[in-house]
Amino acid sequence: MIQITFPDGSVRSYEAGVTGQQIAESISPRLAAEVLACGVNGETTELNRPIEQDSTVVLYKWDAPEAQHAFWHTSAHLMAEALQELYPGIQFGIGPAIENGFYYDVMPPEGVKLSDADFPKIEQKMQELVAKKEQLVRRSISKADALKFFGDRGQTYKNELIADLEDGHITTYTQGDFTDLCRGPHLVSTAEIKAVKVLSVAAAYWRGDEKRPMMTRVYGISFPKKKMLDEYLVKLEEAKKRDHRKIGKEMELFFFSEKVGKGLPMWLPKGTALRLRLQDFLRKIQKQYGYLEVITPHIGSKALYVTSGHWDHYGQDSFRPITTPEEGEEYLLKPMNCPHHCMIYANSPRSYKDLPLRIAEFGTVYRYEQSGELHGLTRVRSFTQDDAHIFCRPDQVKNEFLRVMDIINIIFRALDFKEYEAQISLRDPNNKEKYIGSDEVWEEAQNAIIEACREKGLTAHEEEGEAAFYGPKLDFMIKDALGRRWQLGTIQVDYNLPERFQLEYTGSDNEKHRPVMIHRAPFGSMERFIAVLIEHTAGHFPLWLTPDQVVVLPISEKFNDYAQKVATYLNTQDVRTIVDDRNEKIGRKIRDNEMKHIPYILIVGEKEEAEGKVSVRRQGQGDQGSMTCAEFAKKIQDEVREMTEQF
RNA sequence: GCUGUUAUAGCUCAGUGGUAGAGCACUUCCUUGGUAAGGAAGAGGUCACGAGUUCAAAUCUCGUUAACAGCUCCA
Repeated sequence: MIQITFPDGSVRSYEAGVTGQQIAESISPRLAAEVLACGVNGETTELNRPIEQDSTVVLYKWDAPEAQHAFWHTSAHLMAEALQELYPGIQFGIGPAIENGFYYDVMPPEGVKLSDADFPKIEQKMQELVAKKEQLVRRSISKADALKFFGDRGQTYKNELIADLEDGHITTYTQGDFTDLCRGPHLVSTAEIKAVKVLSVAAAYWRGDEKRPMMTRVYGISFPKKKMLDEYLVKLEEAKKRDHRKIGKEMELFFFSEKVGKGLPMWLPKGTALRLRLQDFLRKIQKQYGYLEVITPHIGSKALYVTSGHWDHYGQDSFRPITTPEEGEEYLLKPMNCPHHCMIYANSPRSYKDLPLRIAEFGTVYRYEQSGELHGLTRVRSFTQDDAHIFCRPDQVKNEFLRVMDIINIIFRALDFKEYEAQISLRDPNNKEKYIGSDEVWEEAQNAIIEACREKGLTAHEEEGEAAFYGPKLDFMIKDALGRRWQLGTIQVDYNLPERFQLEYTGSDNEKHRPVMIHRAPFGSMERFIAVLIEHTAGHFPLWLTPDQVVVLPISEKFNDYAQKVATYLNTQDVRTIVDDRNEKIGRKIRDNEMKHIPYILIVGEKEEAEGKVSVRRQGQGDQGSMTCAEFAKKIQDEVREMTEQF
């Protein structure tokens, strides 16, 4: 007998060799039906793997990420099996589960090209295979046998993978006629996969290397229930409607012009108003937090960037220098604000008493992003960072870090960003020579970040090797409507630039010391931040951010006086009103593009005037019923307060 | 940058070699004052750009540009 410990701490005895499935059956028939995978001593495995020793066991149902991972991984194998039957001779690369679904990289046989038109065929074949209820059989296999097995089947990519694996740790999974090199874990049987959809094909370099062959990546998603697939597809459609590129066009916030140049956004009046309000919001906070705002030129001499080191690193792959009538004179569009800010620091002698010195600027920068990388407002070639550089003593790093985290927290709270991820990027401990600075300062800086996160109760995952060469950093990521991750806020500790620019301050010991520099941008860039903000709010911004917040709409000019009274009343609450005095087309007016993204429309007429109320329509949420002006004012005040309470 | 897809009216899109189209939006008029109403008339296009094939090209071919998806990048 062995002892099995469950997550709640309870312990049960089972025969040695019991499987996860049997354990589930012993608990309840329903659990047995729903369980998809199990975790044994922290490792996810198949439900039919015998457990021989005392263990802690977790049973995973669909809602567990572990179960979804196994489910989609098995679905990837299923799709591969289908592709193998449909296209004999097809070669397989890798086929993992991803955040939403799975993909398989394949090399179709000569002359075959996969396209949307093939998806139904593939889906149908997968369903046929599911109907066979094939079991996935796990086998350990020696390296030599594996090479022979896959070699015989012409799977050269698989063999390349095997070549990198350690003998004795190679396993395969087989269902039906399909065998794949795989570590698992998997479902016990493909029969669980009740609904599949092949979503798209795209090209991907073999092993992510642009010098290697281009493979066809087939994306798909699957679910244990048909209904779940339908819901997912609806959700995907909804997400597309929130795309900031679509809403930005509809609301006339910004646009791109082929003639101006790609990746160069043009901000229209409404978008500019929105952006300025965000900037003012941050300005107020920064004032409280002791930042000093500066303005620096959009270009700087090449020598500046030679000193900063950016010329060596990126000069050749970026916008080329601007020349002048003067022989040999060269300027660069600024790709970042740091060097300019370093020069501001160096402009006068600094004492330890002056530190920390916090230099802030809404600085527009220009970066030559690869053309294929440009994406709406989230990746552009000209953007404005809400940048600041804090020059401080080494012992002030942690405290300054905490203060920046406060600012980011205020912003995220005010804008209702709840689902962000934080990542601490550390240096690769096995590759220290890639980084600038001594072991001590790195240790100190990394620990300062980790401690600061702990102190703030921020759960951040640590990534080794992700640090910038000049220092560790903390990044905040938010997902867009389609689940793509974008880095917004960032805080970076830098030992490199103060060194290169020979920055110093006089310490209490009357000696010269080198300050530490902290780069930080809570929004990241105005462009990217607004893009994500649009997708999170679907264009229904918090009232304090939008210039056109409330429209009072009398249904005829008979009610103009009353509408004006309402407008005047609400004006005292600092909301702008528009009174429509045209005796026509009320319905049209409301669905007018101009009104489409105005959060509140107040309709007033006979009934409302008699009762002293307004009929409130919340854009995107429909009729809110009628209420008095005071009630409405309170409603929007509450909304505004909720957004800004932290500030 | 790579692979693929796409480019037709302000927007969304149809149009497989023979006179440039629809819905919405726009203008004028009629009808209707109540939460995306109906009718009539009208205006609006170098079919992204440049070459080629053809009696004839929005349509076929090539090139360029831009956008989209993914990859690779991201100071």
